[in-house]
Amino acid sequence: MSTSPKLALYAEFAAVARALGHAHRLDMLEHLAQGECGVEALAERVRLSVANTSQHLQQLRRPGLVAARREGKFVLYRLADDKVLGLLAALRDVAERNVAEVDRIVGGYFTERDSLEPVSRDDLLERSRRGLVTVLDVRPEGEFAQGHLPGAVNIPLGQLEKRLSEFAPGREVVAYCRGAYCVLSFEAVAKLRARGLSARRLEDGYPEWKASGLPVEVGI
Amino acid sequence: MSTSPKLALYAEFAAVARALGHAHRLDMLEHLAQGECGVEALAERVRLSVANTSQHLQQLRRPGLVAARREGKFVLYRLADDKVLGLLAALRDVAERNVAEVDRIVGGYFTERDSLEPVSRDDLLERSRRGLVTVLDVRPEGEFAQGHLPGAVNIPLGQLEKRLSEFAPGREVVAYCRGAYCVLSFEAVAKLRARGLSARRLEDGYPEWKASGLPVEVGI
DNA sequence: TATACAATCAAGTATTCGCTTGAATGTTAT
DNA sequence: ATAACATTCAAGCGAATACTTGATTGTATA
Repeated sequence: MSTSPKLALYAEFAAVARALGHAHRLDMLEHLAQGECGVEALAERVRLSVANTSQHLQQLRRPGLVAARREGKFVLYRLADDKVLGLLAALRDVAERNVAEVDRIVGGYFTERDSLEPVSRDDLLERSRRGLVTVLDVRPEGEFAQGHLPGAVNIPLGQLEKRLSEFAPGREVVAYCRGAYCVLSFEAVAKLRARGLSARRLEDGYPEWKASGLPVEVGI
Repeated sequence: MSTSPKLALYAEFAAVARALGHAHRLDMLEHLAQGECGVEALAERVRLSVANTSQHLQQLRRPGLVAARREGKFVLYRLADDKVLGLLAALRDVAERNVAEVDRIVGGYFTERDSLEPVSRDDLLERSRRGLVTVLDVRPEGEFAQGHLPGAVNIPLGQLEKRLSEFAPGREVVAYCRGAYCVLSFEAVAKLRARGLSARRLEDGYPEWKASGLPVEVGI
């Protein structure tokens, strides 16, 4: 081996890191964390061309971040491992604390952070079991069907306005979506609050809930 | 904002990941995890030119992985945060499990993994407190002085051969160095075993020991 | 003030990356 | 078989990266 063994190993580690080094690929991982998904469907969700999506997927696949299986004429991709979620969480953790730019962006766009203080997973589980809150899943129907929080109601963000009557006036709503930086639940909470409802976000999304070993429901 | 807010955030996260996307930078982080260090000293340790090292350091600094302070005419760099160690651990975790190439390299070079089964931190702490093992730090003197395990003996790898007489024959030795993939402790254990001594490695290195809140000693 | 030294900057080159376009594989349905 | 469709491959172009070399900035000492 021409180069030192440690550097050869580190080159492999670096290849994993480089695969995470692009906003579109992080976006794709967020979507894949909801459940497996074909190339074309994923391309539509992340708004990239199919060929481009396919190439990004292969960059994620080579270092083992995602895995694929063939189902008929579709190739379904998924996260390779729950450890990948851990890696993404660690990345977010460092980036959140250290990157001044992130604060600026978060402060500017995801407004009213104080009044939107998120609900923790344990907190939600507790209050949901006692029937005190409505758990609202604002992801698209397909992602909901692949897995969701127990007892959650699925109202994709686009339908929320029309279906506001389904919410009991006094009852608190906790909304969640794909993850901590998925905009869906932010917007859902904003809409609900604008109508006078008491609404908050879950601290992060479905993938983290599932990865932490809490119960989930599939289907419906 | 022309691009979506989520993608803008993810672009920041990706910048952190990209900074980890080079073997030399991972190597530099491993060295900085031992304690703060000037540019020229670091350049010598990682065997890069000073200018190149400086440029890599700035790529680590921009996304907040390392921080710097001026001390006289030296600029001392350090890890920005203990969270950075967590991120590196998560990266290693994913790469170890998923990258076939790593297994091949590890299997080929870091031989006899079974017989070199590493010692856990808690295990070592327990047995070290009861005086049952010799704790051996094989890092260079300077790194040892910046912090080491309590009661550890510092014998840099290069001096190990000459100082074998210092080890009591029947007593087990636990060697550690910079981290899980630092070659120093592997080679130390191999040398000790070749002389008939009972020796094993600590599961990872000094930075992880310190980060997990266990006691450390400084100086000497 | 002048000199030495640590660190950074700037320019140049070879390589790699991100994306598009159009062709090639491979699988299912007719 | 042939057609339709999902996915991947291949070529090409502009942008970014890694490294070297030589000049520049900034701090401490003579």
